[in-house]
Amino acid sequence: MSDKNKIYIIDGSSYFFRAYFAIQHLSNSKGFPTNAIFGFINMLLKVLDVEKPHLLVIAFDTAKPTFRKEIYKDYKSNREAPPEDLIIQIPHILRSVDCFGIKRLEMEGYEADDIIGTLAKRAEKEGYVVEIITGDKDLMQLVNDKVTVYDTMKDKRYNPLGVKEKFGVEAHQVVDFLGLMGDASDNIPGVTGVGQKTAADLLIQFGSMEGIYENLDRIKQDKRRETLRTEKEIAYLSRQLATVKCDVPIDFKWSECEYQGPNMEALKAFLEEMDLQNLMKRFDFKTDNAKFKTGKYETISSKSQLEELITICERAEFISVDTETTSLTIHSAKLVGISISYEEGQAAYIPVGHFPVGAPESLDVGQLENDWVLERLKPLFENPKIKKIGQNLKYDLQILRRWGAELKGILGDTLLESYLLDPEQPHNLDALALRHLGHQNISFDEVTGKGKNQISFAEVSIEKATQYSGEDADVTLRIHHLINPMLEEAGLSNLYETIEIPLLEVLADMEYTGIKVDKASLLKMDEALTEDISSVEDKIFELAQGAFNINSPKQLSEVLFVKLGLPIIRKTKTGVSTDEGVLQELSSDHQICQWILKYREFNKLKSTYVQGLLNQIHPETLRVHTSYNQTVTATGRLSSSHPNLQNIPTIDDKRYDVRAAFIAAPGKKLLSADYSQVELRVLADMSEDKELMRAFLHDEDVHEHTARQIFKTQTVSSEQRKAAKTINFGVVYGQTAYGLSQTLKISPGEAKSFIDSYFETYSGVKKFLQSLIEEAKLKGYVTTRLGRRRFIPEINSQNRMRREMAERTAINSPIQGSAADMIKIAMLSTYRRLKTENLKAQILLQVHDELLLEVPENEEQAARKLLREEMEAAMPLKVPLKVDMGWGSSWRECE
DNA sequence: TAAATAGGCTACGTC
DNA sequence: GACGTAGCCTATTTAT
Repeated sequence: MSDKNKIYIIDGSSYFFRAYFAIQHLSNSKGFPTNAIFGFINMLLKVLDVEKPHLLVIAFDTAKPTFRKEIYKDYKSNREAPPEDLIIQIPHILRSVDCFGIKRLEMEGYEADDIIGTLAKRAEKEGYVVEIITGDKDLMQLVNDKVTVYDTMKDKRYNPLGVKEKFGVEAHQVVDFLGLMGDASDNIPGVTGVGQKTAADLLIQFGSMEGIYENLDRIKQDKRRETLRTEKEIAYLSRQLATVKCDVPIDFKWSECEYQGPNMEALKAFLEEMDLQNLMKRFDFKTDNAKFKTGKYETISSKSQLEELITICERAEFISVDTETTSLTIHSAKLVGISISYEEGQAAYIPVGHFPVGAPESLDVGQLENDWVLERLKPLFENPKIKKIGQNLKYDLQILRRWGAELKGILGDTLLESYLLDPEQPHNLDALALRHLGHQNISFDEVTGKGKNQISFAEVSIEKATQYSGEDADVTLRIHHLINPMLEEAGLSNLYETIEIPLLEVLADMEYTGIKVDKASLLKMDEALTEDISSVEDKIFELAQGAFNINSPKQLSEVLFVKLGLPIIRKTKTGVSTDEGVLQELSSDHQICQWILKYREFNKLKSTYVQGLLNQIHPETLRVHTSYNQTVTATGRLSSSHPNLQNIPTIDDKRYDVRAAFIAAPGKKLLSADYSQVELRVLADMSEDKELMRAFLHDEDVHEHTARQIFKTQTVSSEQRKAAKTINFGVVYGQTAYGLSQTLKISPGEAKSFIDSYFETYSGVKKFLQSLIEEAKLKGYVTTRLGRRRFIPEINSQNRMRREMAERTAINSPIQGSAADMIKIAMLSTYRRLKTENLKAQILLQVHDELLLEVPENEEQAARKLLREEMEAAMPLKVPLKVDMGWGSSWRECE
């Protein structure tokens, strides 16, 4: 038990709000949201474990309006009502407080802040010390010698000095400060043009609001002085609103808030009811685990230290590795340092590339020589028996490869672990530390600064870098210990160990190799496009009788709908829609529409693809190195960025065929292979629909088959086939009748009858899709063929739009995700066979259902055979898998 | 007060 | 249905 004279007062409302927004998409097996409850209890546990309070009380707002609303009708009127899924958690949050046996206070007509203020003042008078636990800056006004504020989320404490440091004013000036600057979130107006900086300056100079108004004439800036004068009433009103009331009539004795510990039975029942597995477990270990013990991080600056570190690593069960560099672009990054953790709370940082600020030619003292470190660490990194974990090892692997060491023996990656547990949560290390350890990591910005004063990591001092990097390695190790076992429980271990982890190395290779791009032909396209765009532009300005920025939807709609008086088809959130569909509808009214569409097409091509691609050609490798993100999609697909090579346009205009610019290196050719209608085949497999299976088993044209069935005809017109194709796709996407009517340009009624007739034909599909929705409702999530999960929290939403969206998601995710599982397996087996068969062919790109390989010309036959075999055998389905292949000097020639 | 940065929005490319 | 990027626009922060 800590200080008996210290009273802890928690600002409950502030915390559940923050918990709600900090943690997303957490819901239990019944689909009931638990994110705010979980976050709130985590905060409570942190306070209980770290502070061990003797006297503890927690205050909440009530839903009723307070006296502030009476003084100022607009108070908090800009606030949206709390989200529905937060509101339903509040009663449970209050219940959790009771289970913990913590005294709870709330009072109609007052905010939690006022209760806290009243208690704090009373406690102070009676000789207690007070710690207010809140994330709300308003309560800083209560800080003095006896009263401090503690923000557990940021892990910061504020005494009078801390307040001054944060705001630039003394604690007793905080109300004047808040009054002057106002508060956007509470709709407290404040004085116009006065922000944090100005408010602080004024108060430093004049002491208080009264001081300012007694000395108005001494303010030199005319504008500021006059606003202050005219807005005097507003200033005082704002201060009144921001002032915490310290005389709430509350009947309460300190003895009531002696903390005795939780009512274990009630708490256990509560956690069970809420299905908070994580907390149940944590609670059992609370004395060991819940508290984050600050780690000890050591800088390796001598040879003997490094030798000792290596010996420790060789004996460790596994080690956590993290590299620090100067860039996120692999081929431009220089290694700055490596941190290794071999045990929770311990880490070593080996600096090799630190230099003084602004002096990249020299090196900081206290660093071992780079080549020697490499020579010593290389055997460690390359020994597959010494197991490694990390956070996003795909990156470190490439960095170390460029440095001269191959990372072998990859055992785990917390990024991938977190992704599999719940793909839609944030997975960056800082978020994981907060979520799983309740610990706020040192942020990168804190170390390097931000904006234009940001320095390179190489310029960070070795001491700071040791703390930062050591923490990252340590925290990664701790998170791995905590969440790796959860994979097993969720039945995700197999997917994790046999697919995602080994795939990381394949992706690293693909990124590292990159693809050759024909710079000269892109430059030619750029020139031609510039000319084309300019002539289209002329035409548009002529028709519009004046120049404007065609790229501005705002200016464009002004021209279209005001100047030219065209009818408004659709509105967007902020204005009038001018998208492709709208312009097409309007094209019969005015010929400018065609030109604008042409302009958009050319401009997109030029800025996003031609120039975008040119900008990404690496000056040294002369190739384009995309990043494959393994943890961003909700379904299990990969995504590609910097640049995105998964949305390169397919040919329409030969002059502007960007795919023709993707070429093979001399002596090599490109080999492409894509699955034919994977998603429909996956659907056939999962639904076991007889009709759909038959189409594939007989190797029929599935779109034609569908057309024959739903239009009840033997001969299918090209329009009918096209419509059937759209419907086939629509089904996979869970598309609505409305959506289908839009893409097919038919009435919603017709679309509805198409869909009905589709499901009549494929009744097994209908049944299957319905079962997916049921599964989501029952379990709160849906799964792919390999057990990859996606939570569907809104499947039971009261809001129809959200619920229907959730239903479409529940349909699409297992289909899209299973196809993603499949191609990942194909990538792995292809990669392995290329290695074992000693072929030089390399996988370069993956575009969801397509793989693109760069193959020495003499390996063509071997590569074709191997690739087809591995792709077709990746996942045995109840229907055959079909792969189409292409071979050529450019990506286009492969089509 | 101007310049830089951040975030939202629209539009559009792919599978 | 699943993504990423470019460009515009507005709000906010920071530098001067």
